[in-house]
Amino acid sequence: MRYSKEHKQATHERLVKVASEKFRAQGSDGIAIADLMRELELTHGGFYRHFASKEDLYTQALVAVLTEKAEKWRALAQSVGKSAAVQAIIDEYLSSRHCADVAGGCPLAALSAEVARQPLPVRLAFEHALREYGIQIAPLLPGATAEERQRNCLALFSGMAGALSLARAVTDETLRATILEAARALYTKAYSVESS
Amino acid sequence: MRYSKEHKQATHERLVKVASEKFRAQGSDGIAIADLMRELELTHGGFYRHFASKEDLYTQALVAVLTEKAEKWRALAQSVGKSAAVQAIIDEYLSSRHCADVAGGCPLAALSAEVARQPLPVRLAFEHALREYGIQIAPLLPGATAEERQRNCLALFSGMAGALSLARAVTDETLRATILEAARALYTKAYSVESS
DNA sequence: TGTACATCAGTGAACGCGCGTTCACTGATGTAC
DNA sequence: TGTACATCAGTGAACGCGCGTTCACTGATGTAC
Repeated sequence: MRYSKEHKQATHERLVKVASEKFRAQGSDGIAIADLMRELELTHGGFYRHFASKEDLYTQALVAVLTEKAEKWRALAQSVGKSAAVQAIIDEYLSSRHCADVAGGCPLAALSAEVARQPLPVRLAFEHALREYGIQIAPLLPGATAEERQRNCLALFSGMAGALSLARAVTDETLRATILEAARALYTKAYSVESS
Repeated sequence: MRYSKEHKQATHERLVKVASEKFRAQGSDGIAIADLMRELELTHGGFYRHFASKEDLYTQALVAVLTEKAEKWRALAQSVGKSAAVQAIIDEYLSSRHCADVAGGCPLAALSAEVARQPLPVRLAFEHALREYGIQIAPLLPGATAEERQRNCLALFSGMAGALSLARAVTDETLRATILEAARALYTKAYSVESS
């Protein structure tokens, strides 16, 4: 073989990583395969040595970034300690830095609405990754039972994602900041203050 | 003229209405102009007698539906009375009926994420309509000052929109219902119970 | 009132472009002998 | 160790399709005279 197995896997992973950024920034129709390949200094024909279709790439990118984000929140929680974890997550999620970083940000904020329009295999993969995400993160949240923590996780993250989406849609910096701040106040009161 | 002024205006309004449904259901790239015109039993060529471009239609559809939805919430609030308004809005917004009705539902849940990727004129029109929406709805919400009611409005609607988006993305009915219910509990506690 | 002309919503063929996907080919390296 | 062959990631031209937009045309009705 011209390239080692490691080489192929490395290319595959780079593709998934760059694609996950492009998809978050531009949506599933917003990026062309040829452009994506060019970004890695490859040509478009080789794409199909790695993925069965664009949909396949989209699925893998979506799952990969959800997994990565769950890890990130766990690491953050660990670094600040259990009692400060929720507040740290809220502050980071609803920060203007996260708001400005669509490509590197939460896929729920960028892609939930369009995932609902994707073919079933994509949605099933998303759903599975979302459950894993919840399993990782719910334990960091307040709640007397596992079910309650799961519900809190769903309400908190879906809500923060909605706030981030809306903040990104507007152009006025003041309004954007107001949206983020209002959401921070709401979720802090609901999940951080009460739990401490 | 072959058609009266009223005829043209009626066609225009039908186009905006149907387009607003298609855009919410499929996104801005999900519907072709020829298909849209066919739905009104017209041919695609006539489109440009009504709109400068597809982007123009998208903008008008987005603004129209935000205006319509603000009216709808005001009417609902009036019908149930001020003290029950917030709860009625939350229950209706996070109902499984609304969740299932993407085409007829809230544009914030369906389109916020993609509006962030639209050209500036679209975003500015959206932003203007969003402010009007807030002006209509904020007075129905709890809060000591107008600024506080505006912040509550932004946090509540962005959060509910996020919950609806996520609920629509998943395929499992139980998980979908859990997301909606968790969000209902959160926003009820935050905005309805406390204010009464 | 009647006639000639202007208007313009709507028609449908055509254009141009982007893009997902296919396919014959390349050539460096691994493997069999 | 050396040689012939197989493998397969990557190349780049080509295909086919969908779609936004343009444009010459139609024909019913409004308007000028």
